Order: sequence, then structure tokens, then C-alpha cells
Amino acid sequence: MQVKAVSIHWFRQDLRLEDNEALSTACEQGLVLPIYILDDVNAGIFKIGGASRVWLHHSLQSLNKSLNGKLSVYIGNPLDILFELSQKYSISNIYWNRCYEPWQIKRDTKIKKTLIEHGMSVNTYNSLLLWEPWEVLKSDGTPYKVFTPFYRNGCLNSKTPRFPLSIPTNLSLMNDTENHLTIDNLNLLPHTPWDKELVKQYKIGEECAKLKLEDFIYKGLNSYKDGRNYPEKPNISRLSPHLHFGEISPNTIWHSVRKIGNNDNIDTFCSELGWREFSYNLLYHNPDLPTVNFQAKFDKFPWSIDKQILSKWHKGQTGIPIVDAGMRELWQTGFMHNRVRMIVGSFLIKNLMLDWREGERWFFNCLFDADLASNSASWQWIAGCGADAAPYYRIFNPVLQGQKFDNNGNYTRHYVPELALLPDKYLFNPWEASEEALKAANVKLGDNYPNPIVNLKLSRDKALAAFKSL
DNA sequence: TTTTGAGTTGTTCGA
DNA sequence: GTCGAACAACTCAAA
Repeated sequence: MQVKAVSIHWFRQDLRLEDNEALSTACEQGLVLPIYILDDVNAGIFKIGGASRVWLHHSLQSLNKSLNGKLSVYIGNPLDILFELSQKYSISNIYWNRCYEPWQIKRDTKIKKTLIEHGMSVNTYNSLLLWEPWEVLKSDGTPYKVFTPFYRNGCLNSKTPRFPLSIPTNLSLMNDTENHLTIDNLNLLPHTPWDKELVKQYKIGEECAKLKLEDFIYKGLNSYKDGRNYPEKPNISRLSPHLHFGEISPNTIWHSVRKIGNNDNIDTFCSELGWREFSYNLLYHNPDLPTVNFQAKFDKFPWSIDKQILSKWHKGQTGIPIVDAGMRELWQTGFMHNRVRMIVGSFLIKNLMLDWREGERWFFNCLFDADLASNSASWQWIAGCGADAAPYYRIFNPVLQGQKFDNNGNYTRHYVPELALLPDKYLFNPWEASEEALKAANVKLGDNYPNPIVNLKLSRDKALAAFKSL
């Protein structure tokens, strides 16, 4: 007699066993069929980017291993797949953890409705956010637009985030034996093997995420508040890709850090999780956030369109060392330090005057941690058109930023080795170095390193005038 | 309804 | 070299 599963657990952005409320609850009911569905159909223009696919591939491999090879994977429209599976194995309980991107909400609402109409039970949980976006609202019932009150009043003054659940001990799994699709068949890896070098730098999966958190608490957290600004220092957690795919839950991170105690470093780190919540909250209440200026007055901003200039920004060939270092870090590692994200973002928008959506698109495709909510909220923020955004006159000077936050030049020299021999004084502004200094460092501007593609002062003044005219 | 205080991340200029 | 003010008023949140 065929053994019948009681439930399906549909893995999405919760690729873990620990603190997975939907999975734990499904396991309490009995035998579970765990599945993953690659859905590029419903995602449309928001389907996951190139780097994220690579991460996803390895994360699924890791998850499958934790599930003793019982993960069944599919490509296609989740409604059809769930419906077929439930018919084939007579399963009437479906479990998943909620996702919050607008296209996912639309899809999942329809799936839930249809399945319920067919007599099934659909059980959904929160394992991605600390607070539900529809629960954090002002007293008048409308969403927050400023971070500090959102975080202090909306989040910290409301209920304590759920304490993490342990790995289910009663994990009893089956797979779909008639499905022969493997994780390799999802074709998440690129045809040209650019991913090999990138992946070498990471350990992907739930166990590694947990170790990384412990390592950060031990080595990075103590000087987080200050150290997080320096791209060369080991004070950042680098948990973002793990968090995006749900290899670790925000609750696990929150409570692991909170139980240590209270100090500025811990508070600052927690507030970064708060910024993630704020981004999700903004996206939930403003589904157009990835494509439309949050502040409508920016709709008439005179963005420049110059594919060649944009391409130089992509490649890290702008002639501005700290900008090129950041863009090359992104290309070579699938990650960019937050301080440098702000610098390259400010440069794209306020010096090159290119549309923030160009930067958003590039980041979304290149970042392992690409996350629709965080990415769009952050680009809108740096562009000045977002919620609680940087004022327009707050334009980063990439020379000063380099001198201040990469003060020994280690970061810039690592990613822009052609400038490595320049003394600190000229590392961030080689165009101001004397002929002799350049020659001594074997730098030939316009030859082995580009001249700056814009004049920083003139472009700054131009941007100030354009923003002021709004 | 009105009022009041506050608002992630910066730079430049002039005293 | 250091420091405060200006940038420019505006919107938001909460009492």
C-alpha cells in the first residue's frame, strides 16, 4: 500500500529547518512532501537575477541534503503544480510561509482561494519578517513614512518578535517519486561558468548561515556601530544573502543578539534589521516602489540617458577609485559593502545623473543578497525620491568618503590594483597627482587607469541645481 | 485641529 | 586645523 503524505510544505524564501513555522506545524500533522517551485512565470520582470540564481542553486542543494534527499523540485506555475500534486497523492493540507513581494502576494492569494474552493486547507505563517507589514501602522491606521517612529514606536513598542522554533524532531518526509526533475535541471547555474570563482568565497546553506552569525557575534559585533562603516573591517555580518533566502530567520538573528544584552553596537545592529522591516513595510503598502518614485515630484527629474557612461559604471571604469573598487567588488564577489553601496549609488545619481532604476536593476542582477524590498527602498533613499530620503544636497564626495572610510586604502588597492603603488594622498584622486607621483606608481591615466568620466565638482553643482528646481 | 519637535549614513564655506 | 552654520524649508508623527 502506498504511504500517503498528510501535507505539502512549499519551500520559498524559507530554505531552512530551524525556526520554520509552516514546516514545524506541517510535521506535527504527520508525513510531509517538501517541494520547491521555480516560478519565473508569475514573477514577470521581478524574476530573480543571475547571481541570486547561483546562490539559490547551492542553497537548494544544501536544503535537500538536510531533508535526506527528499526535496522535490519543479518549474512552472505553482497553482497547477500544487493542484496536481494534491490530486496525485490525495493531499489536502498545504503549508507555506508568507512572501511579501507584490507579485507573490497576488499569486499566493489566488492559489489559496482556488485550493480552498477545492476543499483543501491552506496554512500560512510568517517566517520572513519580525513584524507583519499590516500590523505596524500609525495610530490612525496608515503606514509610517519615517524610519525612526516606524522602528521605535511601530516595532520596538509592539510585541516582541517570536522566539525561534527548534528544528522539527518529528521530520517524516516523502518525495514525489514520479517527478524526475533535479535541482540541476532548474538551470539556475549560468552556461558560461562565471559563478565558480564567486561561489568559492562563500559557504551556502542553513548550517553555514548559523556559523556565520556566531562568528559575527564573536568577532564583529563588539565594534559594529563604528566598524560597519569601514569596508575593510570585519565588523559586518554578511548575513544578507542567507537572510534573503531564509537560510536563517530574522528571529534567530534578533534573539541571538538580544540575549547578549544592551549596548550601542547591539542596538545599531538590530536597527539594521529594522531597516529591512521598514523596506518590506514600504513595499507592502506601496507595490510600485520598485518602479515608481515614492515622491511624485521626482517624476519630472531630467535624468540623463547615456549607455556608455552607464556601462563604465557597471564595469568599475569610472576613473573614481572608490567607486570602481565598489563596482568591481560587486562583480567579483556578488556583494558590496553597504558604505560603498551608498557611494556608488550617490555617484550614479548625483554625479552621472543617471536614473536610480538603472542602478537598482544592476544591483538586482549582480547581488547575491538581491531583495526586491531592500533594493528598491535603498535606491529610492539614495536618489532622494524615497521615504525618509537623504536630502538632495547630501551628495557624497567619493574622494572624501574614500579618505575617511578606507583610510589605509586597503579596500581600494585590493579591487583597483593598478593604483596600488600610489601613496594614500592620491589614491582616491589620482587626477590630482603630479606627473612624477603617477610615474613612480606606474599609473598612466587614460591608459592603464581611466581619467574620471565626470568632473566631481561641476557635476555636483549641476545635480544640486537640478534637484533644487524640483 | 493645531502645534510642536524631529528627521540614518554629507559637504562646503568661512570664521 | 577646527568648528558651526548653511544647504532650504518640508513633511511627518504624535501630543
